[in-house]
Amino acid sequence: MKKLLNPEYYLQNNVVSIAQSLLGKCLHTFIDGKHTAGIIVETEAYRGFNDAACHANNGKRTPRNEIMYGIGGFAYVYICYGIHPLFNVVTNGLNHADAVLIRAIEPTINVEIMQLRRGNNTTVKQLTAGPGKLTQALGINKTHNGICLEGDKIWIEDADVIPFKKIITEVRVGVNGAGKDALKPWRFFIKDNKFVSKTVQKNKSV
DNA sequence: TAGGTGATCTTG
DNA sequence: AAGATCACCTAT
Repeated sequence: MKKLLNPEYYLQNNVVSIAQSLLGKCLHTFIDGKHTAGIIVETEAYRGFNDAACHANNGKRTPRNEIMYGIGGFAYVYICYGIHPLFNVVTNGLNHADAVLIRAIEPTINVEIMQLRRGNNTTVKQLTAGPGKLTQALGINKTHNGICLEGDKIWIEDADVIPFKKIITEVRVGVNGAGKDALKPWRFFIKDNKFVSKTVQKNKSV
């Protein structure tokens, strides 16, 4: 049976652990009268304290990131580079501004609708392999900022935890301005899954 | 690999 | 009021 993630799940005080355990869960939207969904295959954790890559680092508070200071279980959607809406899951309790960026999904339900939203311009492999791509495919935009993930527009269904051995851990993408925090290994994706946004070559063998 | 892109935040 | 700064994408 399909089952939503519990509200308590989002309130855990460990955003890094949540970012890992979200892998394998199914992200659904019902937007513009259309149901689409995909399995979460890549995430990144952003923490409100001691993480220079986080919009809300050490109490930094602006109109944009306000929703991160609320309780977990809500969507933080913001516009990146002027054009791309990025979708984050707010976690932790009130005034703990943590969030998980969803970076890639494996499309499952109504793939052809997602193709259409993306302009029929990509292969299925590239359809949702990136944080800006998956929001476009799922119909998520900035009007969805702050909505509840237990609602009927965007929700996440539970699924078996991905075994530890099938999870790859790396540094986060695109956070070079974050100084030493750019080295935090807080990007997680499912090993050998072809829908992740990019695979870093590790041919640096001695 | 390089360049477009415009909302958001700072005055670098 | 304007310039710097980006949790990216697409095409060469």
